Amino acid sequence: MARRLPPKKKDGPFARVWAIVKRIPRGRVATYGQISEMIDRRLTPVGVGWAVRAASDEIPWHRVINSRGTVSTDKANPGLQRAMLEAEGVLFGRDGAIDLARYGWKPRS
DNA sequence: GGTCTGACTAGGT
DNA sequence: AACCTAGCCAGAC
Repeated sequence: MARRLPPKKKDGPFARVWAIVKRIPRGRVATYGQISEMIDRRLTPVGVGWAVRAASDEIPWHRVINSRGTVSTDKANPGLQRAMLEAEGVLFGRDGAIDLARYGWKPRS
């Protein structure tokens, strides 16, 4: 089980992750690994997943997916993330994966 | 200050 | 396709 991960530090690596996640445009998605790179690996992909999971409602956490283009939250919220993404126009392939080349967020410097 | 865990990833079996 | 390993890290206890 997930022990606990109540975000305390509002200025630590977590905040860094949230700031980036907030910038993901509607209808676009980013991967954990991608975000990890964006923060200069202050957090590994695992840490990013941890931060995203602990994110509040203001953060569009549903726009964060794994490198395969599938959602990693089905265990916790079956179908939720997919539904939220489809609601903003993100289409899933037959294998349940998103086409990252098409929906992947390409942040500019 | 040691121990344990996870919404990851790439690679292997 | 299912399962396993190692690398990686901050945060809670």
